[in-house]
Amino acid sequence: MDFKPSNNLCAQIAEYLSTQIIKGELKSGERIKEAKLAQELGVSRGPIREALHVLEKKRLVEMTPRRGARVTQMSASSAASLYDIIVELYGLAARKAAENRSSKDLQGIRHALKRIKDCANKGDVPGYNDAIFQLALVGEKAAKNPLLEQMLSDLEPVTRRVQFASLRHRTEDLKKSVAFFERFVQCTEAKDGEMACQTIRAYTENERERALSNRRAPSTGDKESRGNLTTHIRRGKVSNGKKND
Amino acid sequence: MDFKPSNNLCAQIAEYLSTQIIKGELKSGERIKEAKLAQELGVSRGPIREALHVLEKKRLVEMTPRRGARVTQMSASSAASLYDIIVELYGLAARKAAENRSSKDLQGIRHALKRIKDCANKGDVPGYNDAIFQLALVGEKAAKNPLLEQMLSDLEPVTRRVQFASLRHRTEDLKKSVAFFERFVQCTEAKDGEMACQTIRAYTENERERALSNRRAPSTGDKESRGNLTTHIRRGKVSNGKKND
DNA sequence: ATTGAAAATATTGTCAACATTCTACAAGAA
DNA sequence: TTCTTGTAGAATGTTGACAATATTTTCAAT
Repeated sequence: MDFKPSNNLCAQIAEYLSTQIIKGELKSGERIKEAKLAQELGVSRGPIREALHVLEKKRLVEMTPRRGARVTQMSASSAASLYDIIVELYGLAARKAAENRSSKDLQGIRHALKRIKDCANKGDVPGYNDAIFQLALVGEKAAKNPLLEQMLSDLEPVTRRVQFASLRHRTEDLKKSVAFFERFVQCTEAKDGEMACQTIRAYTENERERALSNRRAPSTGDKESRGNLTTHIRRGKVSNGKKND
Repeated sequence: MDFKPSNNLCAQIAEYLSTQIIKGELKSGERIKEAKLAQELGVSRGPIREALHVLEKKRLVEMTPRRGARVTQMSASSAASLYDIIVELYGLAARKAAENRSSKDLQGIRHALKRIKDCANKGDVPGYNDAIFQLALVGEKAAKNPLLEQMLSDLEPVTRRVQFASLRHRTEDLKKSVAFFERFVQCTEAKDGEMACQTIRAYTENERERALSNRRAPSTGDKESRGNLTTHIRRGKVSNGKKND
């Protein structure tokens, strides 16, 4: 069961829907009906509602007042919009991280780099992606800017979604990316904020090109016929009472 | 009561609490109890809950799972964090606005500039501040980056809050700020994105210095009477000195 | 057949009550 | 005294029912 009803129902539902959207099992523009979801997951509509608000914060769904929630549209142009922003934000984070890192932060950063290298050598693409976000995480912490850390972590699901949509020829350029990260860590060791910023900006712009050039199916499901995919549910459904009592 | 329960209760409550927090009537770190608020406003806890989620998205409150909601801490360092970010983001928006503006956008931008000038001449400080956010709004629209537009508008309440906390000697430097905006509009007319970006970055860094040098009272979570709708004792029962930290 | 209004249905908004978990305070032992 | 521990109160998590509103369907009139 990919859905354990133990604690914090709302967060669990949000997490569950988040992965559904990132993996494309819930398509762009698809409507999310509270009652239906509630029944499928075996919970009430209250937690569903709050989960939808959480997903709205992370920009995976859009809610309009009396019309319910829809999965956010994910087109090439919205991917471009995203990269315009994270080029700036990751650049800022890199500069601040290099300038403000502690020695303990540096440890974590080096460890994350090692993990990235290992995955790159093994050709483990999913692990490689996770490792990148791990490096981002410790880097954001090192930057000592809580708001920036929050904003970037809120942006992570959307970024993952875009990456997932352009996840084809990945193995070929892993090595190139690793070079960027090695250079970033060198800058961080030397506390050279400006160079760290330029390095990460260059890396992100590189990613941007890759993401915009090869994309998966457009998945711009705007006017779906209502029959074929609204009723097609292969989610793990929780059915009847697994309540703790 | 200044609170009309007609439509979209959740949004109204969020708006109401938002202004309370921005104006400092709800203090940093102060706890927000759902039941109490619900009773004071004469609504149920459901809409309160959703409103709190909305405010969490705008980073005016922080919610921890079983511990409820608190007004976000607003210190000098968090103001610095905010400005680090909006220097980058407004800079990006300015560049994109200058590059991508339509002629209709330019009209709106000129109009907003005129309004700023008028308020500056009249010494109308609140109007001046609103006019600045109006210019920001049309600028963001002109930038043709919906995600950036959303992120900046989500950040607006926090920015207003920081500005309100450092709102003393305002009249003296209105003219200086106007010069920045005039130059920005010139860049936008000429579609010079790079110069527009530099101009707005310089302006925002200027604002940053001003905000960080003169700040109001720290207003760090003390228990006082907060405005007009506290002190409704329920059921005539009084008197146990409760100490909510 | 097309258009428009009105009924019927479906979906979100709101509420009050119950369940669960945290906090504070007091009583007892080392 | 000081630390632990148990109990009472308070606050949040969750639920199902009801109300308000949007959407679809029905059906008569042109």
